[in-house]
Amino acid sequence: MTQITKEKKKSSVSLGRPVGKNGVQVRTALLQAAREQFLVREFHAVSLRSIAQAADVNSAMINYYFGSKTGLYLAMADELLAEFDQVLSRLAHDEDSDVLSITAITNAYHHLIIKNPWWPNFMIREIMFGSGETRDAMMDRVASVLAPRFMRSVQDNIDSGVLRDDLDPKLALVSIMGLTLFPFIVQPAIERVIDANVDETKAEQIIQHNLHLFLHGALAKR
Amino acid sequence: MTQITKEKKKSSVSLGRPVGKNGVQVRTALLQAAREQFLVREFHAVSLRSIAQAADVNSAMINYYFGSKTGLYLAMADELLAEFDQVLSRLAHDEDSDVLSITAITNAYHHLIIKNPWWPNFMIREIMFGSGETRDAMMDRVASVLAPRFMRSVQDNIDSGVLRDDLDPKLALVSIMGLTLFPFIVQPAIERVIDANVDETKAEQIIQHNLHLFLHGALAKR
DNA sequence: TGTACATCAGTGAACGCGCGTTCACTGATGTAC
DNA sequence: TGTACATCAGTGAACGCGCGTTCACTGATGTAC
Repeated sequence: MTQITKEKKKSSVSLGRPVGKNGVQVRTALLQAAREQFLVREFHAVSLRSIAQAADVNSAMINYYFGSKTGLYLAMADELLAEFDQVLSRLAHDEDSDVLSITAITNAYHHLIIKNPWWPNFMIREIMFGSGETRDAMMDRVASVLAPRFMRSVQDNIDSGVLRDDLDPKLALVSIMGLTLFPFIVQPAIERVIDANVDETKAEQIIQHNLHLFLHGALAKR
Repeated sequence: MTQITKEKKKSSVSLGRPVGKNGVQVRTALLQAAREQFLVREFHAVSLRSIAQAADVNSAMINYYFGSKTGLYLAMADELLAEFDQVLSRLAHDEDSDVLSITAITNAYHHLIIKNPWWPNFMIREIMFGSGETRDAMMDRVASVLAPRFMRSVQDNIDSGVLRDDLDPKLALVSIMGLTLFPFIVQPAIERVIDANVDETKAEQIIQHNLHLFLHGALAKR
């Protein structure tokens, strides 16, 4: 009996409650690895084994901490949404008034995306292929936080005579989102077409172009 | 011996070379089913069995006719690209000159998308998550056909003084693509935010809004 | 302080399912005489 | 025209792999005395 136990001890060195490992660290490592892989590849193309390997963690830990693959994905999505929400509300508080200039809000939104390039990808993917919880969560945040704030600004600017009074705030929202998000969504394609890297300088250039285009249009002055 | 053969005949009624089935029909049905499923769900989320079932065809037929799942996907992609190419070149021939008005080309491009709503979805998905062949094929078509044609038009319109001379044709391309494609990419989200269906009337409205915004901007006239 | 023991965080191997793919086989069709 | 046979389009069942998930088990840690 004693001998058998000893034998087992010898043959499996790392069994049992491990030393030094910390549950919080493991969770964090898994979320980080999940983010890196889920943002680049589609849900089904990412395997738990590859996430666990990247996080240097036993793959059973994913179900242990998050219940399931979906659980891990949702946890990662929640974290992303919370981060973005925080940055957004900080953005709102930075301005002193409820009525933001359309330039300020667009500029700020642009820079927000440059600093969080995962956001457009994640949003688009969720809307296009997502199902259930996260998809609804994404659309809710956009519909309840981002969209109203922007549309209110457009309306205010129309009321004060800065913007055309025939401008539809809803359509303007769609336009500004398209102008803003699209370049980041199709970045690889853009780099191919314009034959240049989209670095921060280029991104800044795109911002200024978009803003100017949105305000003044493309026609020559007469 | 004879009896065994007879028994086999009885037990498996539909074995052997089937009557009436036509290879071309089977190929077509599979491509159609593949298109319906691949355009809505991600590659790994679509199973050959479900495609075969939708096409009412033996699932072994996919490997028989297309070699592999990837083969079917590529065949479907080729078909889509060919269709789009054809419509594009017809579009070009409809205009009498090489120099198109920016309004005409944008309008035409918009309507092209309304009639082929799969195009933005497919393109975005390929660029974001595609790998290898189709991704390159997509970007090639855009980079070699669509992009130069549009940029030439912008340049011509700048040269003739219609558009601002500080307009960068490359950035203008990115803008018009963003304005044009984005609403169709995020259609479900838009319907949620603006609280309305995006039917043909609404799409037409978006077109006119985009075109006007692109040309004149959002600022009020002074 | 030292000892005995219950707890439970974490492990590693295995399970079963669904997937893409393969293949031995069937028999209607086309061909030769 | 009728018969014998080779061809090959198409079948259905099975294969093996990788996936998400489960679970019996381990032993470091915390607790009680």
